[in-house]
Amino acid sequence: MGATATGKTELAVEIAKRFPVEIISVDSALIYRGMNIGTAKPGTDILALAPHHLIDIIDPAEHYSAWNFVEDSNRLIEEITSRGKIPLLVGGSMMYYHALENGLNKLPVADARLRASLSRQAGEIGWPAMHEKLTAIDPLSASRIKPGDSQRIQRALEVFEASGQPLSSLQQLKSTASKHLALKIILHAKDRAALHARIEQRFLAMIEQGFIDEVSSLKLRSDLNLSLPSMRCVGYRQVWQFLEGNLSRDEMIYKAIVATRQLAKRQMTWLRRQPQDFAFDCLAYRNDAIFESINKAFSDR
RNA sequence: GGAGGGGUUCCCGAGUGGCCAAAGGGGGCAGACUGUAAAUCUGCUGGCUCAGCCUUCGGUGGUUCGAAUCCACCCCCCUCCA
Repeated sequence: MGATATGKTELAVEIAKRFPVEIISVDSALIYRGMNIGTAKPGTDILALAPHHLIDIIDPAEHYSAWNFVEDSNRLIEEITSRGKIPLLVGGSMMYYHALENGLNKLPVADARLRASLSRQAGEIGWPAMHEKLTAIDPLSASRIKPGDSQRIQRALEVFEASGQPLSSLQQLKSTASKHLALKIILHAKDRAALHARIEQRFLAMIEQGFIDEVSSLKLRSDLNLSLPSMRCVGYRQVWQFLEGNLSRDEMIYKAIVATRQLAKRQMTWLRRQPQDFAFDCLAYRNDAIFESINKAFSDR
C-alpha cells in the first residue's frame, strides 16, 4: 500500500523476483483498458515479470465498484493460494483494501436511472434540500452525511428507493470481513515536498509520453464523457477539459498536478490508520529490510 | 519626457477613515470515507505566554483620538501618447 508516486510498482517487481507471488492490482484506475499513460500503468515488460490480475479488465465506458473488487479479489486470492502461490496485492485504492478487509454490507447495486433522476431533482432543489429529504427517511444516515456531500446523499437516497429500506439499517447487518491474514507493507512519503516534486515530474513525463493523445483518442469515442468514473480520474479529467478548450495548457498541467497531490494526501489519511509495523519510507528503504520483514512474518505464521 | 492605471496576507483578488488579521477563490495542512473512491465531502490556514497582545496591506514621513484606506515624497509594474 502506498500513495500515488511512491514507487509501489518498483517494489512489487522486486518482491516478485524473490517470492512466488501473483499480483492483484488494487487500483480503481488500472482496471480500464486503453487508459495507460495517465494511470502510470506498468508496461507489458513489467507485467510479464509476474502473473497479474485486475488490470485492463473493463472498458472506460463501464462501471466498477468496491463490491466488484471485493468479489474479484477474494476469488483471486483463493485461486492463487490453491496454486501454491502468494497473492500480492498492490495499489493505492485504499477504500478497496478497506472493503476487502472489513467487508461490505449487502446493499442494492448502483442504478443509473435512479441516479439520473436524483441528479435531476438535485439540479432543481439543490443538494441541501435533498439532504433534508434524506433526514425524513433515514435520519441516522442524514446525520452522518454532510448536506453538501452530493455523492453520499445520492447513494443513500438511491438505496432507499431501490430497497425500501434506509441505508443505515442495512448497514447494521453483519458484514463479511476477509478471513485471510495479510502482511501489510506500507510505503510512506515522509518527505512531502519530495513526493510533490516526484508527482510533478511524473506528470510532465506523462505529457511527454503522449498522454494528451491518449485522452484525445478516448474523447473521440461518442460513448465517453466527463461524468463517467473513468474520465474523472486524475489527469484524464483535466486533459479532457483542456481538449474542450476550458483550460489552457498551463492551467491543465497545474491543475492535474494539484489533483494528484490532493489524491496522495487522501491516500495518506487512510494509511495513517493502518498498523505501521511494516512501514517504510518510500525514498529511503532497502529491499533487504523488506524481504527480511516478509520472511520473518511468514516464519512467525 | 507626457497622460492614465496599479502595487493587499503563500498566490489570485475584494476592501477607500473605526465593525479589518483584512471578503471570496486557489494552494497548503488536517480529517471523514460501506457497491462513483484517482470519487465525494468537512475543518483549519500571520505570530504569541491566545476572551488579550504583537507583526502585516511597496517604502519613508505626515494628517487624525484612530489609516490598507487621506496627504507628501520616493521605489517598482502595466497601458497609451511622444
